[in-house]
Amino acid sequence: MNTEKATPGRHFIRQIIDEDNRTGKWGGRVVTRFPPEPNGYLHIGHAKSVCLNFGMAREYGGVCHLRMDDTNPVKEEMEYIEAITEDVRWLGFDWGEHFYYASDYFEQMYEYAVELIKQGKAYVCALSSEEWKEYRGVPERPGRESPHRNRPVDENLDLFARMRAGEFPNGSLVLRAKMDMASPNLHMRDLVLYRILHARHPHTGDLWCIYPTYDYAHCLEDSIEGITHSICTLEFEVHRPPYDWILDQLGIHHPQQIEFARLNLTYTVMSKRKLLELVKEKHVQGWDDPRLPTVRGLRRRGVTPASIRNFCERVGVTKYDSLTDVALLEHCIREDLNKQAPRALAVLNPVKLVIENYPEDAEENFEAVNNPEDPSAGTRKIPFCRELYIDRDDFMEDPPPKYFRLAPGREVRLRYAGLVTCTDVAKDAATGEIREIRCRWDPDSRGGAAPDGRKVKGTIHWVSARHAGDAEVRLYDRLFTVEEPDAEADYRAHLNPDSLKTVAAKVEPALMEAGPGTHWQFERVGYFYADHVDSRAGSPVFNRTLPLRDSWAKSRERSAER
RNA sequence: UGCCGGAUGGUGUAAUGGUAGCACAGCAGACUCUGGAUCUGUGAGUCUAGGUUCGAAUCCUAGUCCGGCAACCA
Repeated sequence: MNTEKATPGRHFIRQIIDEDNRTGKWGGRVVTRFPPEPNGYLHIGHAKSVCLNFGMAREYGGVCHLRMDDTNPVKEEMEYIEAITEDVRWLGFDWGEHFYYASDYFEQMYEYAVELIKQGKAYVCALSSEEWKEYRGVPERPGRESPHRNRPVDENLDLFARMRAGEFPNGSLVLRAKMDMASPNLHMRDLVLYRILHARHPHTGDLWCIYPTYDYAHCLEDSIEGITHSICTLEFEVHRPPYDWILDQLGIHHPQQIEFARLNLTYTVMSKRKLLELVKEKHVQGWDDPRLPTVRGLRRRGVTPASIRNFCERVGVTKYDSLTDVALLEHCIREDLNKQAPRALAVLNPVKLVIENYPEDAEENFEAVNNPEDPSAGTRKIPFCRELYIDRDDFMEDPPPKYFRLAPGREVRLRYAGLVTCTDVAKDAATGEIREIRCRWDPDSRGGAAPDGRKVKGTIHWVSARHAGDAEVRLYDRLFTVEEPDAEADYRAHLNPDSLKTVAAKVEPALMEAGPGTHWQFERVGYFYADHVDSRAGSPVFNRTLPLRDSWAKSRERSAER
C-alpha cells in the first residue's frame, strides 16, 4: 500500500508554475479556474480537469474559481448549472466565494468591444455565415477581406450599439476582430466576437440579444478574474493566438493559456454528443446511470470521490493524446473500497443447503469481522440455523481439478460458522436442476476453526434461510464490448447486452439496514453500493460497483481459451 | 495538400546530456477462515536514419506515423 502519496510527478504544468514562481512572473500567485459550459453533465474527463485546476491551486496555496461559461443561451440550462456545482463539490473541491458566471462580465466585455472598435481593431460585418466561409478560405491559401472590413469607426460604433439595442434579426450582423486574413491559423482570420441571438439567457434573462463568442469571451473572463494559469485541453491550442491577440490589443491582465491532453478511457465514450445519445435513445436509464462515465453515474455505481481523485493524479498530465486502461480506475476504486467498505454476506444466486445433523428448532449467532483491513470497525453477529442459502456457483456435482468449493463428499468451511461435508444432493426430476444440497457439519468446528488443524481449502459464504432478507441487486458491467468504441463506425453497435443484470439476492440481516449511499463488500463477491435513489428502508437495492478480483475465474477463462 | 501539437514495455507515466525508473495489466510463487487483501519474484520499452558529444530518450537535421484546426459551439 505504498501507492498513496507517492511523490507526485513533476508534470509539465507543475514545472511551468515552478518556473513562474522562481522568476516571480505572477508574484507567487496561482489562480486557476474550472470553466464548464452548463450544457451537459460532468464526466470523468471533466473530473480530470477539475482535479488539475483545483489541485494546482491547493498545492501552490492559490485559489481556483468555478465559473459557468455561459455565453451561448440557446444551449445552456439552469438544471446543468446546479448539477455541475453539486458534482464539483461531491468530488471534494471548494471554490470558497469564487463562484462566477461569464455572463456577469457581459457589460465589461461590451465595453472592451467598443474599445477595439475605436482602435480600428473590430468591425461590424454583414456577410452571412455561408458567404464568410467563402471569404475565409482554406488553410493552404490566404482568405479574402470582408467588404465591410474598412467600415469607418463611427459607423461600426453605431451599428454595434444598434445590434445591442435589438434592431437586427439573428444572423444579420456580427462583430469581427480585424486580425490577419492571411494567417495559416483560421482562427486568426477575423474571428467573430459577437453574434446576434434573440434568446432568453438562463442567468441574465432578456438583458442581452448579442452574445460574445468563446474566443472573445474566454480570455476576457480569465483576465477579469486575474487568472494566472488558464488550463484547457489540447483542441484549444489553435485558439491561443486569438486569446493572446485580444488581450494584447486591450493591454489588460494576460493569463497564460496551457493545454493538456484530455482523458480517454477504454470501454466507454466521453463525448457530450454520444453520452446524450445514450441517454436519449434509452440505452441507459439516465444521466446518472451507473454504467455511464458521468460523475453522477460513477457516484451511483458506488465509486468514491477519493478514488477518482487518486486516479486523476495517477494518469498524469501530458500533451500526449492517450487512451487510459479502465483497469487503472478499477484498481483505484478497489484500493479505496478495500480499506473502507464493511464486509457482509450476501448470496446472489441462492440454492438451499440443509444441515442434516443440526436441530430443526435450534439457532445461534456467530461473530463476524466487519473489516479485516480496519480492526476499529469491530464485529457483528450473524444468525445461523439448519437451513441456509449458498451460492449455486459454490457447488458442483462433478468439479474440475482445483475446485475448492462444495461437491459430493467434499468438505468446506462456511465462513465464520463451521465445516460441512456434502452428503447428498436433491434434484428436480424434470429439469435436473439442483433443488437442495444436504450436508453434515462437524460440531467441533463451530465458529469456523478446523478442530484438528486439518486443511480445508474452500471457504464459502452463506446466509440463514430463516433470517435472510430479500434485496434487489443490480450487476453492472462495462457498457461496451470493445476497448475503443469511438474507433468504431457505429459505437452503438458495440453496446454490451449484458451490462446490467438484476438478481434477487438473499442477504444477511445487517444488509437490510444498509443506509442509502453506503458502500459494502459482499465477501467473495464484490463491492456494492446501497443505491441512494431506489433503496428504501426494508427493501434495499444494491448496485455492484465492481466484482472482487477473482483468480479462480481468471484461471478458468485461461483454460477455456486453450 | 497549410498550420499547431505529439511519439518511452500491452497501457499510463518518470528520467530535462551521465546506470531507462514507477504504477496498472500479465506471469510465477508465498501467505490466508474472502480463490479477497497482503508480500516476493519475473518478462516486456526510448518511431526511423543520419549527425554533435567521452557519453543522447534528452541537443541538431531529415523522414515516418498519430492527433487537432476550416460553427455566428465551447
